[in-house]
Amino acid sequence: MQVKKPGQRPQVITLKAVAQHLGLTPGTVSAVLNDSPSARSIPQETKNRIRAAATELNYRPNFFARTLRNKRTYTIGVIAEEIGDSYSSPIISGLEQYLRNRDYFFLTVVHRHDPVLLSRYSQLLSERGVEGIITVDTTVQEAPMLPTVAIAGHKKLKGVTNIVLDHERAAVLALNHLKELHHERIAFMRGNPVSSDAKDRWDAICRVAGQIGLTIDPELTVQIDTDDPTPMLGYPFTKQLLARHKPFTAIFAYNDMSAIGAIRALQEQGLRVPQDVSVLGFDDIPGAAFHSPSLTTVRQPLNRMGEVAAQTLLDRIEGKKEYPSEIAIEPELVVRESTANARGSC
Amino acid sequence: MQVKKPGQRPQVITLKAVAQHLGLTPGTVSAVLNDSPSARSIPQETKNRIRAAATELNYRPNFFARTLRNKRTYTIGVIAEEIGDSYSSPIISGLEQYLRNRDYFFLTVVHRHDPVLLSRYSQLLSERGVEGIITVDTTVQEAPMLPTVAIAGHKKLKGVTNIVLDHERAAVLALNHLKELHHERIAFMRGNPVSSDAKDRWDAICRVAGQIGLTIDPELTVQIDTDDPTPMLGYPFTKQLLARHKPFTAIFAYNDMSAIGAIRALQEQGLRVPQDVSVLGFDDIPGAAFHSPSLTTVRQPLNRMGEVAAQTLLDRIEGKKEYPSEIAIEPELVVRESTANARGSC
DNA sequence: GAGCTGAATTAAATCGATTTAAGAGGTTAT
DNA sequence: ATAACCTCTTAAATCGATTTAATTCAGCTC
Repeated sequence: MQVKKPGQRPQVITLKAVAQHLGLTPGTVSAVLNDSPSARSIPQETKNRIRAAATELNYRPNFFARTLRNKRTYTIGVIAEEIGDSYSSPIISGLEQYLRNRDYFFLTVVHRHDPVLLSRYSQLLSERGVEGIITVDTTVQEAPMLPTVAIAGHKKLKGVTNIVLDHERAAVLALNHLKELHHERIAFMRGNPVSSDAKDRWDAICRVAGQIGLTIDPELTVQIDTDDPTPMLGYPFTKQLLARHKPFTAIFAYNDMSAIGAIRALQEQGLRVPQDVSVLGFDDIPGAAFHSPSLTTVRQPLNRMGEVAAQTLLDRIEGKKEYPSEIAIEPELVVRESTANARGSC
Repeated sequence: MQVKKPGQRPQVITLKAVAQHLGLTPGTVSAVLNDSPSARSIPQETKNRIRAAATELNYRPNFFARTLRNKRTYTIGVIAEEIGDSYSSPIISGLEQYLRNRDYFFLTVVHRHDPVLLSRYSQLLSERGVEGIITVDTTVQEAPMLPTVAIAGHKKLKGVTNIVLDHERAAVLALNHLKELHHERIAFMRGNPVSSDAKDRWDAICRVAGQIGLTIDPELTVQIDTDDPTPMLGYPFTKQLLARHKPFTAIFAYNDMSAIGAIRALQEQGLRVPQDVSVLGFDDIPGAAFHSPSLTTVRQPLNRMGEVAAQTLLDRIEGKKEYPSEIAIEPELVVRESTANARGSC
């Protein structure tokens, strides 16, 4: 039901109106305002008149009419797992920043791990004319029709550029740090498989552990299988771990949220962090530096990952033929208070 | 520059194509598919044929052609101060949830307190055909052309519905809690004026303090004048406060982020929270429960505020004539570990 | 002065869907 | 038998901009 408040959008100035005002044709005005090749032979004098009139009347071309002809929408679609958590939101903020600078808009949809929504959404977005898609922490299953950039995407697909953290490097940074602190019995938290980084991060950890001579004890490994944006992500699994009564001196959590949950679980058990157990996080979320103890963590430059994704996608949309199937982003180890020298067992 | 990858969007099926396939006219097919009144006299048999063909050919009406006629975009604009922080992102998540259920999309722009962008953005969004606008933590200055809902908006304007927390109630909850714990020398952090809640929250605190017999000491009041999404929002101002050497037993921070920063500053000074100083936050961000000490805070149901905003706006867009100029949301006091009985001075 | 060239502009087709006025063909009432 | 009325369908206008083909009018040449 069309609701038209009277006087809401005052008389809209169309191209025709501008042309009439000038005693010219819409075609002429259009040509001039778009600097199209057919405006070649129009004298400067007329061009000036047209431009002046457009400004004076505050002419704004109708976006939909224009799109109908041109097939350009300057809009991209963002498909995220969630938008309100500390992982996705800085990424989206980064995206936004870059897109707006290049005068693109974006439509956001959130699937919250519902596989049905996921496929329907890319359909819907494409009906809305998005020229490309950026996914965030979302597993793309089949080669998409539109140019796509997948943040934390790990499946190699035609037409998709994956923006991934260099997990190998992250593992090296993290494990070497723990090794230098003489930790040998290290507990690990594996991410929920719905988190698209979970597998790669774990594989990298296993590989690097082997290389630097650390053994991973399955009994000191817990698998996260909930999907919570709060530290509850780590709390119960650390309890689980403690219940096994297998001593360890450090935990490498799946991310900062789960690290914070882990610390709480440890403290409730009377264990001090880092004196008794060191805790290592991942991500470096805004709160990490101010938690007490502040978190030692592997920083993912989330904001920047968003920017890089946006840039890669726009370059492709605007004509770049060749595109990388993967762009690796360098992590960084941020040493704070939650890790310390291994003291003894616990 | 239009880039058309061959075979990217395969042959698009237009209304004309469907009509041709059936040996009918676009007009007929359109009427049937839209159940328009002019399809009254079309026999059921034909209607079935048309619907079947549309499904079979997977016909998808062109959104832009349709919008050009109908003037409906089923899109709204979201103007936020930021999108990556713990205040805005749950709100936007709530918005998204509601909008998607009613089949609306949204375009997001972030102004990061740049007043020039702010006015340009509402212009741009309206050119993109948004049917209404939701602002988040953004001060709207003049009555907008489009139906608008302002989350944490405080200026009464024609055409705008403000979604506000009941700050009076929040102040009652918070101050009574502190009073019951026998706190008398309470320090306060005033929010940065760019935060649209800052003034109202402060005014409510002053009013309520008077009512329940608490005095607010200007020397125990600090004004936040930075705009940081991290706990750095509170840290330096607490240092400032401590430098005044004026004793106090509790701090009511501007929000959880600043509360966390405050705790850190206190701890560095050798003060224990809550034994020496109680700290009261605001918002109840995801990390609040897991900070150590966990934060006592006034919860704002951010997610829900997003939902309410979306609902209010869509109802208006879809024809509701009368709309409230303000909707108050009830806060809730969440008591955790960061507040305790007042011990003595510090 | 017929023909040509080029500058300046216009008319008309197009994008894809919606909507209104207008037929065509058949049946019923007067 | 002619108007009056249905029923079913179509043609054409419209939304607002872009683009291609066509047109007008100078000025110039031979």
